Amino acid sequence: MDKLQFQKDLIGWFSEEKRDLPWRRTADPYQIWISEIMLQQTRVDTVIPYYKRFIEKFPTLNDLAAADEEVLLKQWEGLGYYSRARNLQAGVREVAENYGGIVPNSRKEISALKGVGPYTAGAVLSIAYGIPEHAVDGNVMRVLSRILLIEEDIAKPKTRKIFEEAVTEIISHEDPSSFNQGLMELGALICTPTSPKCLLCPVREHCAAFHEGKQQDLPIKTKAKKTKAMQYAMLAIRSGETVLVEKRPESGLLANMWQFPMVELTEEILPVEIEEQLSESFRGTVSNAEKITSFKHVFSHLTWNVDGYIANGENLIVPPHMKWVTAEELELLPISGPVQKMKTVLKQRGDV
DNA sequence: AAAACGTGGGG
DNA sequence: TCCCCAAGTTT
Repeated sequence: MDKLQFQKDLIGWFSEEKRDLPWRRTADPYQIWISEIMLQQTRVDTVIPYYKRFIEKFPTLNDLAAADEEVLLKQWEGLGYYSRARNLQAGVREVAENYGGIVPNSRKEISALKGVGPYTAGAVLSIAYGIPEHAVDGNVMRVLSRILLIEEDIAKPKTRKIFEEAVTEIISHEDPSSFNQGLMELGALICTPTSPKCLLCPVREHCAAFHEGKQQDLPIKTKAKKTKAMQYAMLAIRSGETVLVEKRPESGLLANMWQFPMVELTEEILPVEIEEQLSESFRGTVSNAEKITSFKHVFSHLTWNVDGYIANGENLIVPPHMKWVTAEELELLPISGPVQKMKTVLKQRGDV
């Protein structure tokens, strides 16, 4: 293909048609970094309000470095993949301590930061610093699989390398930022997963798949297997004006997020035995358990089927990862989707 | 290499 | 309802 003409057509289209997004109004490497982390596996429309609030709350790298993790997670609440937030803060703190607050501008250094993988490294380097580094995400693999007629399975980890080498070969050294963003913008607006808008495509003359009518057959991507289901009882245990909450472990699913105490429902633990089970584990009395809701929550790799209960707690000895909170204190704790569902029911009923 | 890791929108 | 997806990284 005509590399220079491709660059010109892509960048020309991008400069005319690019969306006006909040992170495109800044040149601050820190703020661009924030946007790239938030955009991982997450839609632009979802990210926009989070990004705006986040930048208001933590305008500079040092603001985020100094933030309390619980406050940070509260800002991230609802965005998902919460380890992104904690890794981001760890990375920001590394920059504050080891680089004088200046985001490093080499792939080797920036890739060593927590939460910064090959895509994010290239994105920040090219967009914030104008360095011609590849930034290969799902969009780029889809777009280039069509343009270059690459039939490798993009679901395979090793395939990404092929696309990184392709980008390295064709990237504009004059405007690497617009080139990389142009590929992604093209994937988002024109070269979409289903029914690509080839007649509106600024680079269709360069597209091998379009010439062969194969754009609908690319990219090749094997599909994931289905998720497994778990059953839980979620309990809002009340005492006076407070309710019992627990902090999840510092690793794994929903790490460090708060929730109402949960019990996995197995064959052995039937719902009727929950009061007894809890009373014993707390060495106190959990009574009057009443099921008030039932819902399903689907994660990326598993499903929770939750029965929500209210109950009374008396003389409970609670472990260190639990605490009693008022309604006001509850509002400050970062909680996940399923806990949010329970909390909404409780508020509707006037229980909290 | 494969699985873990959230959420909400759209076909 | 179900499935796929959306600017990936970590283990």
